[in-house]
Amino acid sequence: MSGDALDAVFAALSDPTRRRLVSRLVREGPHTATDLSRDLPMTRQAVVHHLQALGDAGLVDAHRDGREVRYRATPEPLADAVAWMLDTGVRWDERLQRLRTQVEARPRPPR
Amino acid sequence: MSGDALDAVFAALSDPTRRRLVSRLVREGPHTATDLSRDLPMTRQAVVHHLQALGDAGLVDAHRDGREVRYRATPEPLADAVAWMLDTGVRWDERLQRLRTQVEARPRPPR
DNA sequence: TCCTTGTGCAAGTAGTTGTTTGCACATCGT
DNA sequence: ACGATGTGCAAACAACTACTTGCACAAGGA
Repeated sequence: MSGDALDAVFAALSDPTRRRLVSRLVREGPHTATDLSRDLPMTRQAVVHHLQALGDAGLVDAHRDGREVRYRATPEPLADAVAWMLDTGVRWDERLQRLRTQVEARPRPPR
Repeated sequence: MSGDALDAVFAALSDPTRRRLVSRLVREGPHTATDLSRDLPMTRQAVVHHLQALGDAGLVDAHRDGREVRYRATPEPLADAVAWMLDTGVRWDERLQRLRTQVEARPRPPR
């Protein structure tokens, strides 16, 4: 996944409304924007914008059905974001481990 | 971790410069802002702003040493972000699994 | 004691984000 | 055919973000 795509995923998830939308779509399956906006303190248009941000990140897709548009969670891109974090975490652990080894290999200071 | 903290972590990681800063600090250990700005196409002040964003997310901390301020990676908050993603992913998998079960339980259509 | 270097603060600017309102259009059920 | 409902587009706005420049201050080394 390109850096830009990773940008979009992290940016999309940095907003609590958007995380909530993803959670709900994951738990309950597809919904329309109008439906999703019913229990959120904002207009349908605001929700649509959030869904578009999620769509740009590949976390959601839209499917037209008659006059309705159903949004569905597509959480695959989460895997790339998790991979970046785990990789970073692992490198950090390795570095800690190296430091620990150096400390242990150092001769005791005279006392 | 509160939602706000999760906001800050995801927002901090949504910028490629900041991911790069974290990576470098994780790989090489502490550096000053001036040092970090040397191989980035922006001023020291811009780097300081990025480091502050990372600091707000708890991904970096600062320690004064004489006239220098060394920034160090503290990747613990990554764990919470990963947890949110894995939890969401798992729920999605469960939902998929439920659907699959339903599909498998359905009698074959006549052909 | 200078000169260099690392830092901190403040103001300013350009661009982006989150949200609303208003209106036009499409579709469904009666 | 008509009213209710779901959608799309565009303008407007405040708030925020990413940067820059300029300057003052602190600390280390010759």
